[in-house]
Amino acid sequence: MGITIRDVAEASGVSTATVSRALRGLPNVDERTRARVQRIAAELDYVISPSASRLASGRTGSIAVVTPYIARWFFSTVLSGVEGVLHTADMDLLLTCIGDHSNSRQRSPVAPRLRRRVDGMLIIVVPPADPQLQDLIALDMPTSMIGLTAAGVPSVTIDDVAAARLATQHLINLGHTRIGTISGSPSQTPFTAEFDREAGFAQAMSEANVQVDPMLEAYGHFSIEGGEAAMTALLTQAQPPTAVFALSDEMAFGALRALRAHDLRPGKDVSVVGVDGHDMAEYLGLTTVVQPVVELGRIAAESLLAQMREGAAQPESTQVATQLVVRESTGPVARHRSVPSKDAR
Amino acid sequence: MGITIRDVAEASGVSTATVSRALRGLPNVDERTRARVQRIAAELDYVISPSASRLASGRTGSIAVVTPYIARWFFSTVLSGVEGVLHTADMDLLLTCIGDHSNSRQRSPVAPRLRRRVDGMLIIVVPPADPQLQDLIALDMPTSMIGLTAAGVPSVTIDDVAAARLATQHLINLGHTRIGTISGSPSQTPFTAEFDREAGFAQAMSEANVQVDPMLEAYGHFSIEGGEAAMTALLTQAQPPTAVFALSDEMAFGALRALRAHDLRPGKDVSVVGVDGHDMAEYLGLTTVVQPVVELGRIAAESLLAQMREGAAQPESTQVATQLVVRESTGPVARHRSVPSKDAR
DNA sequence: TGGCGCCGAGGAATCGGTTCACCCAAGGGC
DNA sequence: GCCCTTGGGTGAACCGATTCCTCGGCGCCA
Repeated sequence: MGITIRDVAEASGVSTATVSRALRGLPNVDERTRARVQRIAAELDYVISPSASRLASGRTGSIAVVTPYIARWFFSTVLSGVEGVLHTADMDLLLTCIGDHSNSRQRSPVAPRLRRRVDGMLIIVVPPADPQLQDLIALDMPTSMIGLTAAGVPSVTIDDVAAARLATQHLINLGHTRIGTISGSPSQTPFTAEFDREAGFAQAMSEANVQVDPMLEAYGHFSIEGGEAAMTALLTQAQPPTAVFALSDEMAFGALRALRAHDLRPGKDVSVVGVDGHDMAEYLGLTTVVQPVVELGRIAAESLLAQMREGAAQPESTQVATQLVVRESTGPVARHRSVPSKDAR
Repeated sequence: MGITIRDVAEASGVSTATVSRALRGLPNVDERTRARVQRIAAELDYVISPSASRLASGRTGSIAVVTPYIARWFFSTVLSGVEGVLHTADMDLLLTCIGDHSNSRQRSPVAPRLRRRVDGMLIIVVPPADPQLQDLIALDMPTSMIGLTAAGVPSVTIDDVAAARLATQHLINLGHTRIGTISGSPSQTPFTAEFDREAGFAQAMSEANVQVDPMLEAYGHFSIEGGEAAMTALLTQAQPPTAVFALSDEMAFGALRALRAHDLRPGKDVSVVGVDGHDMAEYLGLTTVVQPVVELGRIAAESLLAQMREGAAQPESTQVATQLVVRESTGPVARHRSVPSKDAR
């Protein structure tokens, strides 16, 4: 039913080989011939059959994006950066969700689904301990990772250590000495980002000769509710912190909410700083270390395409810069210890 | 280099036709033969070539998702519902962003990119006036739409009129009579949802014999900043509203922020209700009409698959129920007119 | 003037499944 | 005992490009 390359060839009086070359801009075609073929193809409303083209050429013209979450802010924002690049490169974007630990058992594993189906893949912050990650890498196709690293695989990340130092130093500069942290989870399959951000915090503290109080470590599981619970726990300490470094903005949001619930003013009674540059951070007045998330996706996609073009290019990894954005949630350490001033409101 | 169906056929001593049928679960294969073929295919680590299969069968096994935005909450949430269904159905999900009005010119139009490439398509709230929408529908393939309707195309939506009535009646029940609205944009390519929500508001108002004051209509362009500006405009009226119906949660967020900036307490001095059930609504204490967004995507995907299975099935459209969730942002009309009480804080 | 290289182009062999038409043997109905 | 059906299975013709090899002709250089 569809118009094939043969129809175009007959209509323009050349062979299919020439049509193929003409339409794809390959050399060895007379420009007049090319123009004629293009015109006739357009007139016939000819659309190439991707399946046939893929079968014959061995290239699929598609890239898989593998991610544990789709709806979460960070992931969908990265994805939008990726999509932009792949769209202009005329590549198909195959979206596959690897599933987090809660639902991954019902889901069929993604690696087998990708074989022979895509030319390359982009992996967004899958936890390094996820067994599926090894299977993906074992596919041994052009790959680029975002927000995680693995030996021999090019990646684009932020310098999480530096980001955490930036946030911590900001608090220290404001005069805080009792600084708490809200990190992800005690030990359960941490992302590399989590590990690095904790390290950055520790570095900044020790460099400034500020004591790290193990009582001021809480865990928020990278969610708003978790952050809220963690902050609440910190506030019930005998010696509560005057400032808190949350390893993600979402946990920082929860912390802000806990403060409000205790009638404490962010940036006055207790300072809170996050990392991410979440959309809502500005809205909530959260001081945070902003990472260029769309850019992350864009760069990774570009790098993947370059890798595929140049064949076995050197696996180059990129680190992009972050930036501290100061808002109302941080301020100088309060004169009097953070005792809830019930009359303040 | 790869194992082909021929290798499997030889190794198991049957024809490729039998291998094909055996592996795909088709009838006319002895169960013992089938088991043997399956075992040998697994041993050889045989993976079917999608391109060849597609070329031969004419089916692509993939579905395109067309959306104007990827990173926005509503869209990514719908997408996650869609992905779940397609993943279990073993369908490839091709993500294509149609681009909003700002960047669509640089982007190549999506309809031609989809021809011969997918078996069906899911369209997420593209504005009905978008010229690309017509091209997509003209592709004339199995389609299911989410959050928008078109003649002859099955869709899944919420009853936007009912949702708006729910929100409005809630405000009226609380005793409010000066009720403002924050809608999208005066006239620029409105979504059907926008139109319907406005209609629902008008209906509820007239049924309750509450006067609609044209001075209390503001426009927030479906963004937080827009909502904030709109609310600010409403507050500067000679007779500001005591309650506001925002057509989306994001605009309601902006409204809440504007209230705080004016030292007004949401739910006390001015009530705000939204529509959507955004993730952050609970966090911000926003009363809203919740729509089951993940479910929307799930249902649309299921319906598309059913449509493709049963061939030319009746184009059935679904409407899913919404639910009012009351939180702190709405309350009974204040005794005294909403004069900012500067000493309140 | 002969030979060499290059350009434009065609022929045909793939690529790896799917599926249609056909075939054979065994079982069942009469 | 014969014919018909049915289940299991084969052979080969597709599906619609890509690409390698070949080939004629022309211009250029020696």
